[in-house]
Amino acid sequence: MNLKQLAKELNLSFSTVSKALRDSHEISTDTKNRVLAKAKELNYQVNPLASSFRKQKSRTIAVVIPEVVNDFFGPVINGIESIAQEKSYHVLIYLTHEDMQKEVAITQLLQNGRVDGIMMSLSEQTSDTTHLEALKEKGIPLVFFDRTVDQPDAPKVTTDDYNCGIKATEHLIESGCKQIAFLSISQHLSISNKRMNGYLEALKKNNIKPDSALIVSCDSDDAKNNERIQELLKRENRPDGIFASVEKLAVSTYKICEELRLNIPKDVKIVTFSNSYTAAFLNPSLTTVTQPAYEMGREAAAVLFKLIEKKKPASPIDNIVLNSILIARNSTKSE
Amino acid sequence: MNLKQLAKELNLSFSTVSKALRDSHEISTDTKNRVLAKAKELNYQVNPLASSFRKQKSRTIAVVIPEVVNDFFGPVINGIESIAQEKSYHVLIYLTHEDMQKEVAITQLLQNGRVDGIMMSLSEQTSDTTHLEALKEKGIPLVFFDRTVDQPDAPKVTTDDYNCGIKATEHLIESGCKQIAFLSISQHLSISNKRMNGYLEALKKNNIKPDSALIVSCDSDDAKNNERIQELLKRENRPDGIFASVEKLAVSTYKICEELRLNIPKDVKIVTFSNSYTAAFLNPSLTTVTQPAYEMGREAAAVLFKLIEKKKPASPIDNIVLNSILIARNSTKSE
DNA sequence: TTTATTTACGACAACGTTGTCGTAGCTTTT
DNA sequence: AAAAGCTACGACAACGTTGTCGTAAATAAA
Repeated sequence: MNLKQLAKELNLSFSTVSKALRDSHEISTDTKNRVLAKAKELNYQVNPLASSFRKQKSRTIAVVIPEVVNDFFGPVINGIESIAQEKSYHVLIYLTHEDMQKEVAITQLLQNGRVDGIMMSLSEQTSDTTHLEALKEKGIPLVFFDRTVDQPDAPKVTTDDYNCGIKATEHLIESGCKQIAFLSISQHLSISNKRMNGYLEALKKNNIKPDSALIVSCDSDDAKNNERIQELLKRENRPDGIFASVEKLAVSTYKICEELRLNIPKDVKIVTFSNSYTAAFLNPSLTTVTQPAYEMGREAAAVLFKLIEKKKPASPIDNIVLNSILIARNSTKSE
Repeated sequence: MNLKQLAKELNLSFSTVSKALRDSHEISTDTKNRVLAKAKELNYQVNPLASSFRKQKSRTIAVVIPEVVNDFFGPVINGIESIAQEKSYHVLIYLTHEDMQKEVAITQLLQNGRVDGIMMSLSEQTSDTTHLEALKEKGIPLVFFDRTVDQPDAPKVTTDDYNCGIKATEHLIESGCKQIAFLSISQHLSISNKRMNGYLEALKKNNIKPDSALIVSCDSDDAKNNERIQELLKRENRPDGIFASVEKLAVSTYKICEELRLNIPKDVKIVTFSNSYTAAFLNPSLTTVTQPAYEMGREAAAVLFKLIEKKKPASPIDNIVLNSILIARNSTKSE
């Protein structure tokens, strides 16, 4: 069932029918009603492939993220999808698996009109950004969220990672920690660095001398990360507080503490960024900095659609910073 | 940059260029190389909108699921996406939010060639299946996974929910439970029913008389679910074992036990279906039946691509059942 | 040499829709 | 009553690609 057939049924030209369906002012109300009725009767729907092609608009956006096995990106997708559904857009999903090569390949795919806009959260590995510049040059609306980058200049939706880095660290200090370690997840990652800078700033404010030996650089190699954390906790003067930049490092630390028979929070206190709702039920319950993931998805999608619809270049106003919250639980309880 | 411009640069007709790019046997190797080189030089990429339209193939599949805020669907998407990436297909994602009306609306959207195939896991509410029959009638390749339905007849990828229902229940019995409650998540949902039937079978095998008062019908209303579970645990002869059909009900039970000062596992033992990797770190660590979510995504995607590529009607062989595993932890420990 | 066959390319017509333009018939203005 | 404008529709040309068909030139078979 296509326009031509529908037009034949109605004894109208197919261009009239097309216009009637799109509520053009050129068509009389009578005709419009006739067409609409018939279209419904015959269950006519426009061919989206033809329509997209003709208009060179796909009504589709791409979401490029590292993973979904994670309590953060799940709700983010939820938020994005909810806005997309309101706008009757479609959502393509691409996973980089924290691999920059895949990220490059994916951006390559998205350069030819397949999508009307792109939302990205960068992989841990992403250092070079020429593939992102290429998107920008092609004029494809682009929004970064959470894991952002300075260049190219595109709207960003983030949380107050720096401030929360300070808050989390000061929370450990207030709980009595003297030697606080920071578990970083990537040198390249904006969020990891911002959280670390917050950590460093908090130490400074509280006259604690930063110790580079207490900054552990982790990455996507879980086995290696475990070794690194183990090494940290086996030291003679091991830290009495740990600030993990991402949840998986905190959970690894839990496991290692169990193995080393270190008591949390007595021997070592732990705080982490996390969106897991089970944090409250861990043993002991885990103090977290929790990001408003769903809202972040919604905000980022809203910004993207503003870009798509208004064709306005990204205004600086569109750099949105949302507030995360620190939820103190037993993993940082002072005796 | 399109075919015509590329052809002009090469002094060839655009149909020759098109064929060369698709490695047609009609074109000489020399010409092919020339074309390929020039295409690379000028960074030519086919217009996916035009190509899809012409071929009436979108190289896109849709994944329709209830939610992503969940440790099950995350890895499933991961699995699906990994196969799609291998086949260079694109993945659209649609969330029903456990709402049948949305599910119907989404299936409506997918009927006009926007996607070459669909993978679905049904919403809790889905009782009527005419919208699914409609997809089937349109001849769109369709695969169900996890939350399936008998009609229409389409390939299904599931886990051995019935057997695991037995296993989980017998595990509670072996741990000393005499009164085992089952927390159902939906009357309509295949997985919930299969798990319950396993539960009932296990009771029968062990000569325990099933008690309908011990079967609690939960749904997507979390507040109501809490009330129901509370009511269950406040009874005079409260159960000493609880088998939750989904993780969120188990976590709710944890919370309620804490409030009611019931000790897990002493007063009540708990087992649940769950894919959360934090289950091991809960207080107490939670005994789970864990589904192979990633593999499920991969298997289901593989079946869908078989359907798409071979155009073979679904053979009964394509009903794949994967095995979940029971991981015994402290929530079911007998003293 | 003549006739088939193959090779390598070009011409061209779709695919279904959208938007521009043309126009017949009517209404309003001068 | 002639000129101008408006209303409601149809004709038609795109959009960029793909696949079918036609056909010179080269090669092979007769």
